[in-house]
Amino acid sequence: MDSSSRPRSTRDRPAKAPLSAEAIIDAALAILKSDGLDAVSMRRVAAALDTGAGSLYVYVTGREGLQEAMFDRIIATIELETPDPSRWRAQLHSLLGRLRDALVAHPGIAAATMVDPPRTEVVLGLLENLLGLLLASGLEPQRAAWAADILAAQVSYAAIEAELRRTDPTALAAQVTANFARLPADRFPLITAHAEQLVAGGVDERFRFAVDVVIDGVLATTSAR
Amino acid sequence: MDSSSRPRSTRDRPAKAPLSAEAIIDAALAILKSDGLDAVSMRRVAAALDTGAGSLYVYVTGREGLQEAMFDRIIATIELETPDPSRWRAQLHSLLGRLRDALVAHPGIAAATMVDPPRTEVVLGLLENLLGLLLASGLEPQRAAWAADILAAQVSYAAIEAELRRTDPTALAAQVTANFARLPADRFPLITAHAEQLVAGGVDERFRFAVDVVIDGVLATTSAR
DNA sequence: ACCTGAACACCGTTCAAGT
DNA sequence: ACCTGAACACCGTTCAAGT
Repeated sequence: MDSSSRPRSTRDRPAKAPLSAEAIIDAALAILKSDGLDAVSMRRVAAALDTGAGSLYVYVTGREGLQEAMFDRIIATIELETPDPSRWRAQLHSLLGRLRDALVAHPGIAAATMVDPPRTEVVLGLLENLLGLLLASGLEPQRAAWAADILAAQVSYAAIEAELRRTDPTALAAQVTANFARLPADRFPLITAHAEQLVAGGVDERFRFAVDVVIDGVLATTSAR
Repeated sequence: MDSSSRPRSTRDRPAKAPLSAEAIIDAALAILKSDGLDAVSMRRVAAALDTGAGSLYVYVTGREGLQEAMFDRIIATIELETPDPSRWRAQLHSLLGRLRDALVAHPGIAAATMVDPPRTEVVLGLLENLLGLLLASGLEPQRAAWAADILAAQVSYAAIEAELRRTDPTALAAQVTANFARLPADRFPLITAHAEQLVAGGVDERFRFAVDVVIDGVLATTSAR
């Protein structure tokens, strides 16, 4: 009855659900959002749920499985639009932008899981939508399929880059430009000459350009297939 | 004198250099090549050098610094060709292919360091060469600079993908195709219809296509700049 | 049936003590 | 001056013991 005498407990919170896969993933995502993936240890997730790390293994296969579950939940928040052949390009930019933003909001998850994502229904739903948009452009299936992969690489890379620059993007860019310009011009003539171009543009502008490059490239290329 | 009585020592090897940044990086690279980045712990590197983990901190700033040093050494092995305007495209494919292969030979290093590489002279030398090849195509500097970044994303992604598929690429591809084809066609009509295209092509063919797409795209795109 | 928490085999990093 | 290795504060995962 005397809850104040209970040691180091947080039981007086609004009646939390006891333990479940959902609750574990929720707790893990909260830590991921605020402190990044490295901070999401089994022990810390368990501590947030007032239990021991070992207890999590009933609901989750381990750290890796938990990360896949987190990734799935993040992807599940991304809204999908039915492909419209009259505006597939805008839809594509919008979809990939939402994906990138969702990844950036959860620092570390792109680097850890994006290249080899779990093939859950949610993740496959995203691929289905992406493929639909690419096919709406008139691309034949093989080029559309490969383009999906190329775009995934760009999203993943852009997300990780944006995470790095999240504290103060412009200050960091200015610093890099200065460093590039200060290099010996005889050994790095192109980098010193084009220091500004190398750093130019915000994350959004560069990402938009990259997506357009891939789209235009896959429409234009005369390579093998 | 009686070396056989010395406990758990490997001193009878051909007179190894005692301890230095070089020796530490060598030992770390050997472990990286055979067992991947996760196995490259300060303790294991130290053990390979017959010392304690603490001793490494005189020559190396820490685990992160060691990884950057390893990355630098890996990049240093990549041969650079002077850009030739008559065959810049072939040179570009060749350079990026060598980079990707060097990364794949050191599992985990691409994922860990490629997006935010150390700006050492060696790494900048690679960027200088890449930029030279792109400018040799006739691209204006801004597009060349951004293209370098887009290509870096493709190399990084391709390397990580190749690492995953390194054990038995064709068996894995067949399995993924089967999984895709077995999905409910009403919910995933495009994935099931194009399961083969999604998995088609070896790592090399897909990478070659991706690089051509980026080149052709950056030459063709009518985006912002 | 479910949860706990101790135990095992690891980490990176620091630093007093030795040679 | 340089190296050692103990210590600190962590890891992921397993599993006997409790309720």
